[in-house]
Amino acid sequence: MLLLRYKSFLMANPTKYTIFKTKWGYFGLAAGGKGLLRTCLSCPTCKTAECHLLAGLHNPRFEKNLLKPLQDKIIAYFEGHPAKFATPLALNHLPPFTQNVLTACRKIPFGKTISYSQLAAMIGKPLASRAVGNALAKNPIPLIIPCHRVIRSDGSLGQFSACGGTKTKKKLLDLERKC
DNA sequence: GTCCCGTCCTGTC
DNA sequence: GACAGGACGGGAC
Repeated sequence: MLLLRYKSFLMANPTKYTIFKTKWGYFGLAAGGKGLLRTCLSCPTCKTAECHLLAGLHNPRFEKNLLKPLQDKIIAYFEGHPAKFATPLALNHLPPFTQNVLTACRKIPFGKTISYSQLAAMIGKPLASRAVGNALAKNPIPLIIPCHRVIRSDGSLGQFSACGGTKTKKKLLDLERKC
């Protein structure tokens, strides 16, 4: 069902993408008609980033200067400069609960962390921490939606589904704390 | 520190 | 519609 919704969304919104180099490796951005669709975080090679980014996308077209201001912000971010990513996102293909979770997650300030239960409370479902974790696991736009700022209530990191796993999550948090 | 159960959403059949 | 699984929380031991 969800896959069908996602496929029809992609068919209706032909995508453009770009891969660029940052201090942490190659970063990929894919955008559809209504905004940013997907990101791929600090991959070791350009090819890996491309594979992760383009899986399942309909007829993607490479565009070197796609969302250039955002590219510059991301490069600066990995060099240790605080950044706020205000780019419009295309989340319509996701279930409403997931959209709520990801939208609330965007409000977490740079360098701050909150727990899964606090994020659950922000969307009015204080007991849905586990469901919040599920929603974050489906985050197609890591970094821009800062799901790395959501940790467990006992202070441990929890999981991270983007490229690099919990190591990347820890590195991102360390980077933001140093800024 | 570990176990267990409650909670709640999603995906699959 | 039912059921199982999951990036969790919190109490009991």
